[in-house]
Amino acid sequence: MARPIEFERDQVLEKAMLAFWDQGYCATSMTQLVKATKLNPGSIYAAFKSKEELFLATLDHYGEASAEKISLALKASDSPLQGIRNYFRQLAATTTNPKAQQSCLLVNTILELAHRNTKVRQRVNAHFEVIESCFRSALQAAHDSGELSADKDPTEVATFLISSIWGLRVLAGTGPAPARAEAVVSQILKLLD
Amino acid sequence: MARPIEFERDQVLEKAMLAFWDQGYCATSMTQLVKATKLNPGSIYAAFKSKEELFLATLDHYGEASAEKISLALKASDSPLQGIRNYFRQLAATTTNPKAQQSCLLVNTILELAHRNTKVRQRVNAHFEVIESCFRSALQAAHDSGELSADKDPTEVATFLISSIWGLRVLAGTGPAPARAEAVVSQILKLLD
DNA sequence: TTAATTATTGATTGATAGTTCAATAATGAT
DNA sequence: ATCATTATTGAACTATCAATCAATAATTAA
Repeated sequence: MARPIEFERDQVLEKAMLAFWDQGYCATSMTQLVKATKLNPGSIYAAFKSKEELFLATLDHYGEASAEKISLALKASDSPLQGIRNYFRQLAATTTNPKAQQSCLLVNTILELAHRNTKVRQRVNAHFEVIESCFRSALQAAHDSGELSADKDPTEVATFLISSIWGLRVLAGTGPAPARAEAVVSQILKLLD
Repeated sequence: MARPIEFERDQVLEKAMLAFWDQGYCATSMTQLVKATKLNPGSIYAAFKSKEELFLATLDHYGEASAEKISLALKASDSPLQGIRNYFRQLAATTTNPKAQQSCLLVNTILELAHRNTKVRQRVNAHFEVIESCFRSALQAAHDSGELSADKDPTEVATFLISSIWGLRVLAGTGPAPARAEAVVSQILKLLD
């Protein structure tokens, strides 16, 4: 009974997300978003209401994909702890690869906007909580099976691990030599023994 | 032989720094900088050439003050390792204090601009290197005296520590409960034993 | 006192920001 | 085939951006 929407929401969100990821919220103009998404201003505003709402939608798009990747990566190994070790070793490689898209949109966003924008902070925190819970579950399983020593608290270690990931994301921003990321990860992993 | 400058450079840099720290480079307008510094646009441009050059100057202002604070804090304790422990315990408190200015201008800047701006990245990295070297020196001293066990590499641990600080800065941005910062710091400090 | 030099002032500039809107196009229901 | 409804188009709007500049003020040298 009305004209149907022509674009695919997920494809548009992916394009907008890449622009925000590359440049940050503030530095990404509507003109650039129009180019990136190949929508006209009017269509963007009809679909997403404002630049901020579009940004929030891209945060969800990114956060959901992120959590899924991590969840899969953690389950891909023989044991929970091995899954975590492999994830961090892979992260060390990504951190020092100049070709890889750097840092993490959620981390960038926390530091750019969370201080002034409650809605953004809550949204990002929700995604962080999902990711942290992936690690917490893996650590709890390792704890139950005896793979993780009984004197380590899965909740505390999970918080430490996500904070360590954030540190590595900042390290990525500095453009580090591979040895630096490897040094950091090898220290982090010592705490799992 | 010419009219003297009326403002004090350090005071202006401090005001501009607070504005950039609070809002980020991109979100801080010249209008806001004019208000904050109480200079007129013409005076700012005469003294600093551009918004970007002013920003670079504030990075130096911040970085030098930061390094000095850390250097003093590390030397304020009975032993190098105790200095580091005290620094991190204090950082955990700051991290969860909503009144304290959050995160760190250098970390914010790496994630906002380093990817696109080589000059900014190099400047921030130079300040990070000074800070990291403070920790490296303390760790080396602890290593030499036997306070830090011989099998730990001061250089690697120093890199881990600054990366951990960055992680805590991001944690600060999430507005965490005190227990979360304490959990992270207690894990970090285990690696010094 | 005058001349030379540099700092300050604040209105103004052209460019670009985010957003809106009237005109047009495409669909399903009747 | 017509109508009601919604999507698309892209020019246009206001506000604000970073930056400039001619006029004025304050200093020292001569």
